[in-house]
Amino acid sequence: MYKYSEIEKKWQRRWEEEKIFYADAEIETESEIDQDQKKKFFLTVPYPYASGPLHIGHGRTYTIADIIARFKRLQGYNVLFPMGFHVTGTPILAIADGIAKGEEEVIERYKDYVAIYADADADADPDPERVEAIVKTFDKPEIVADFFAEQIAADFKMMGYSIDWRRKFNTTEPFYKKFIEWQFKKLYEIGAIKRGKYPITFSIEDGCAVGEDDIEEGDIDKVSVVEYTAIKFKLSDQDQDQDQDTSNTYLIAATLRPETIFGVTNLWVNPDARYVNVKVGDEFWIMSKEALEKLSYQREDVKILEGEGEGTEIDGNALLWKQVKEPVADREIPILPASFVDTDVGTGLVYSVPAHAPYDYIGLEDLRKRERVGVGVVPVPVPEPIKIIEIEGYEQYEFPAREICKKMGIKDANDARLEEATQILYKDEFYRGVLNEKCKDFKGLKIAAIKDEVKTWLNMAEIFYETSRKAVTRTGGKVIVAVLQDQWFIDYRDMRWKDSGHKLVGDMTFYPEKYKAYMHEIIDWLTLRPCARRRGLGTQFPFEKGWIIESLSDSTIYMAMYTIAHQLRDVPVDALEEAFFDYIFLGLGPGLNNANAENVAKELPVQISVDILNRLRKEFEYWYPNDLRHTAPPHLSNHLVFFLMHHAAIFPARHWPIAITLSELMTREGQKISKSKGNVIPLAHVSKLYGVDLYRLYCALNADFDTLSNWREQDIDALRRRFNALITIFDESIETGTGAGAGAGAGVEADADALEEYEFTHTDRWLLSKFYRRLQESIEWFDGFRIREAGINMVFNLMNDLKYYEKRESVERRRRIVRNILEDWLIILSPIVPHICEELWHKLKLRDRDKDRDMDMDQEKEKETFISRQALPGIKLKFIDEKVEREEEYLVSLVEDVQEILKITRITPNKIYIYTADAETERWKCELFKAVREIADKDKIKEAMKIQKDKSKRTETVSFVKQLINSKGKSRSKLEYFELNETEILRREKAYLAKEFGCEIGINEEHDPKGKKKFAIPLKPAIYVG
RNA sequence: GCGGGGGUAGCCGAGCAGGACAAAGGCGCAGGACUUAAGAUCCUGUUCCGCAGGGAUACGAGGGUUCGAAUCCCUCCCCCCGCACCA
Repeated sequence: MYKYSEIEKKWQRRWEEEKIFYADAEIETESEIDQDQKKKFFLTVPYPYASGPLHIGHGRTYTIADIIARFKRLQGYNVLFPMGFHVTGTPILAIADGIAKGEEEVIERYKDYVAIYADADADADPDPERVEAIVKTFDKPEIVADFFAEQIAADFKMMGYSIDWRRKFNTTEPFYKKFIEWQFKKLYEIGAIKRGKYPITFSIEDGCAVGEDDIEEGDIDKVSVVEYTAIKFKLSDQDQDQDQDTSNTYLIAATLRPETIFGVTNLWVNPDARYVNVKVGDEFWIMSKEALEKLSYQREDVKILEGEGEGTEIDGNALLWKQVKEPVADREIPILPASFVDTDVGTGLVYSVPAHAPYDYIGLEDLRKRERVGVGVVPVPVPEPIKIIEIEGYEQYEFPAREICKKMGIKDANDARLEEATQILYKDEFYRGVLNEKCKDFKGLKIAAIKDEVKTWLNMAEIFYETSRKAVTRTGGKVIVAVLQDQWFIDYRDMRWKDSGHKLVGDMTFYPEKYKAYMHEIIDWLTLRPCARRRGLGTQFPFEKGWIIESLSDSTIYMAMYTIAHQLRDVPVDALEEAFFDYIFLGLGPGLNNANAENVAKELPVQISVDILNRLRKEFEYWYPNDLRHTAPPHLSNHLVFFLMHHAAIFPARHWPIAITLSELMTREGQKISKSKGNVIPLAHVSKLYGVDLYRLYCALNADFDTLSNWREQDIDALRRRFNALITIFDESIETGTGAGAGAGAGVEADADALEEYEFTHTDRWLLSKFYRRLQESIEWFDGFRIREAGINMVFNLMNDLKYYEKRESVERRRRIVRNILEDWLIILSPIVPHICEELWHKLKLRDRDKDRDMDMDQEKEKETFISRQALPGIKLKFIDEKVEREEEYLVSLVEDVQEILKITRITPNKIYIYTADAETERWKCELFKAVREIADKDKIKEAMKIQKDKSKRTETVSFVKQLINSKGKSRSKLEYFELNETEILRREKAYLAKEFGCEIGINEEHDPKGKKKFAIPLKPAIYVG
């Protein structure tokens, strides 16, 4: 067998030496009439983030892209498949920081990562000292990024990807930053860049925004921002502090259900907690200490009152029994104690709606109990619930909250099911409840419909942000919601922008198609997107110092950079001003009507040649637009929509992207592939563990694009066996008994020369027909990105055809017939398994050369022909022969029928008699069959009787037609009739049938002891086993 | 909650512009060949019934449309994914 890793390395080296995948714009020939100019195909995949090694799951995306790139090359396109590296953002910075600070966890993780590469080439264990030395250098983010970018590039080469590496760049290189600045200026010009307030999850300890990755368990249980409505309850006059001029002191209660304000009966305060009085604007607000801390990150006008005289801290007890005014009708309501009030949720003050909130209802019941039993004194009357929502299914008790508590048997505030009851009731009320006459203008309306309106209507209300759950950072710092006062956004709300986004999407191809509709929805849903951060690697935000452009916003139109990146390195960075990119990418000059390179060159601060400008402009014009972007569905609602929208905003329609394909992620043995699961197989190990071609084949065949691919070891093994069998088939047709190589081909005497046309038997023609039909189908599928179907067709199905062929003919003849199709077969498989195909291709060419040693001298050159440079095989249409295939199917179905009879009757046959419908006595059936096949089932019998002139055959005719009708598509004959000379076929195949069943075969003989003959129908002969 | 995608044999998974579907391919399992043996490989079988190529049940549950439904429509149950500032 082949040593795959040697083959891989050999051809990767040769491809590189021969610059096979360098894609150059064909612009020199522009002025000439060049018939040979190829169509271009510009394919991109999102560049990997260079913070660590890639694994087999990532590899699926890139592998599929490479298969497409190689296929397009076979189709004759000038294919550009470039790659860069993503470096901007916070993760790499965090890694470097962690390593600089000596965080064990990070260091260990990176030692493991580095070891993967230190290990990749050698079998020996990686040298731990070397690994450690490398990780030590990782305290600088650039080093981390450079290291992994380099390693990933090496991985990609190892995977045989046909990338033009000259164009590689990373997102922190100076020329890239210049490009990003330009992009933002373009967005600014159209008014897409805005600034304003924005709530965000935030760590007090770290003093910065935190995302999913920074929060403890953030990936499992997401933390989101929740908007509470903070309602102000004015302390009633007699309770106002007389010592200070604070006639405007309010207790602030935050709620998620502002519409329930109409049913408020009291406030709840936790008597054991500490509250504070704080000046907000011109008012004094009372809330919990925790709430104050949060609020101070949300508003700028919060002033903490200092000095004891002002009594900033208030004991919860001190608030008890006082009266406040609710904001709707100025009713006075009491402040009551409740232990369930958590001061770290909301404002630590809760307004009570006992008719509709189970907690509140139970809270009041508790107080009532205390009053009755005389435990503690309740100095104010316990209020009665006020019902404000009518809701079906809650008529048994007066108040819905009471009803659900009764039904669930909840009796006191310690019952854990209170939370559940709250959820159920809330859901029911939200969707089905109707507000009643107590709700003024909102009477008769559903809550779901007016919730937001209530907030506005309650102009007394403020907004208070809270996290959706209590959360801490991975280092234990408290996570709250902060409101950034001056956040920069990209504002996608402009309807004209969205319209062009929709138009762009409408004209694009999506595969799988379902994502197109989804993309339209995403565009509708887009609003504001923060586009700058305070920290991280990246490009300085051009409109304000101290901000870095957020890393998804800097990766939206960068495909344009690939078209010129390799040449841009010769241009001084200082020249890359706005005018420069305006000209290259948009063809714009510094003023109106002077869009030519001379004028642009004059504008630039550094002298660069007009030729270069012209050349770059042409390069870009040649390659753009991006013909295909291939990635995974998780990118749809972020990167891809920005990619599309930014193209819509910046480029003219002729440069908008053409197509997007998406392939799902990969799991391993049904599990998500992740570091924490410990089931990661690095891409760097694929060659060693499986072989690159096998991996690629698996990526191609295992799942459709829209299906999660599951990396299962047992499936890999199965595929490996098939793959090896396939290679053996190839080999046996190349090896000629010299013993070279290995496999079953060794030592075989027969020369596997292609069959000449004059030698073709029916079976040969059948196989060729099958092959070229499959080839035709597969090319079509391939072209529609249905790689899996194409692959299965050209591997599994063809192998089955050959197996059958071998049974009908012989192993020796199979070797020869494969030689007839071998080149075409290798070519169509080469996008998927390029290394082995390249190897066999050269072997084949070498053999041919040896055989025709004295042919012309170009044979030496011929040897250098790469399969990677071939064109798609022409379909030899003349070999596609429906009649030949139908004959074979006819035979197969006959054999199956006989086998079934033998199986059931368990007869060992002496002789098998076959009676066809085209035999003399039954021929009328064929005529009748043809006559009635177009007629509706229910009219068939009537029609048949009209045709049947021979009265003696009436019964037989009826049963024959019934048979046709009942066969329900099982026998092909019902759907279509294909005229075959059955007798002739059977005479020809008599020997084969005799061999197959080990007995004599009689065809349309007189002998018919059981009267079977009359059961023959066209294409389904009658059978008698004697 | 909103939006999207699913539920097919012991398992993974095709099929889903209605008709060659008892259901591709693979895994597993059973039997056989080869082998001293194991492994690998290769054949055969893998819903039930049937001594003549046939029949009966099946594609989450229930209903409907149709000559005919895994495929179309409705209801219900269950599962998965996204909901952003994060690469």
